[in-house]
Amino acid sequence: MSWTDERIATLQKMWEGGSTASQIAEELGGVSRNAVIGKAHRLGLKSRPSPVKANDKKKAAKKPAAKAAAPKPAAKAAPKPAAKPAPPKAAPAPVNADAPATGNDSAPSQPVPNPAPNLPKIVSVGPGGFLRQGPGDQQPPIPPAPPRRLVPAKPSPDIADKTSLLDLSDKVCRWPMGHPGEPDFHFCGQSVNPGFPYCVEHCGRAYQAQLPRGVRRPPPPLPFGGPRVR
DNA sequence: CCCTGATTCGC
DNA sequence: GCGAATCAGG
Repeated sequence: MSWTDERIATLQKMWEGGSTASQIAEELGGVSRNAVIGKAHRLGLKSRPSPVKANDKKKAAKKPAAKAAAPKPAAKAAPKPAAKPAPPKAAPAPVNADAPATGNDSAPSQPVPNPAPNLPKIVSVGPGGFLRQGPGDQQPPIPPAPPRRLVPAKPSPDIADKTSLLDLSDKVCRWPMGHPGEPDFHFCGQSVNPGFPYCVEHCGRAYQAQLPRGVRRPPPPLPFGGPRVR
C-alpha cells in the first residue's frame, strides 16, 4: 500500500482528531501502527499525549553510569516546548448559557436544540456552557437532527449535507458519526462550542461528570472508541 | 503482560 | 520516503 492523498488525509484528520496510531492503522488497512506513526512524523504532525515523551525530570544527573555500553549514541538536541493548548480543564468561563459568541456565521438564535423544559438531572455545567450529564441520561434529548448549513458549498451532491473528513476545521464539531471507512461516515459538523473540538451537544457527551461508584455504566460512547463491528 | 507514541536506521 | 525494530513510559 502506498500513501495516497486520501490515505494521508485520513491519517492526518484522525491523528489530529485524537485517534491512536493503532486505530488509524486499522482503519487505513495494509499498514502497521509504526507505519502510521512514522508517516505522521514525516508529515510534520506529531506530539499528542505520548506516554514516553511527556516528562523530562530527574534524569539529568541520576544514573549516568547505569548503562555503560550505549548501543545507540544518538545525539539529541531537540528542545520541545511542550505545547499544551489545555483543552477542557479548569476554564473559569462565564457561563453564558445562551451566548454562543464568536465566529458563528449563521446561528441566529437556536444554539441548543434541546432546552429541556423539565430540566431533568443535569449533573454539572461544563466550562464552555454545555451541560454535563450522566452516561445514562442521553436517551430522550436528541430528537431531530438540527438543520445545519454552515458549510459553504459541496462539490459532490451525495455528501452534500455531510461533513466529511476533509471538511473538518477548527470551527466545526469533529464528533464522528458512524465509523471511518463506512460509506456514510461523516462528522457532526455543527458549530463548535468555542474552545472545544465538539459542538455543545457533543461536549455534553464527551465530557461527562463522574457518577458515584456503583451507578456508573460501562459503555460511554467515545469517538473511534469501541471495537469495530464488521 | 498489555497499551501508547518516539526514534533509529536499513532499505 | 518507508516502516520494522527498538526504545521507553503508563
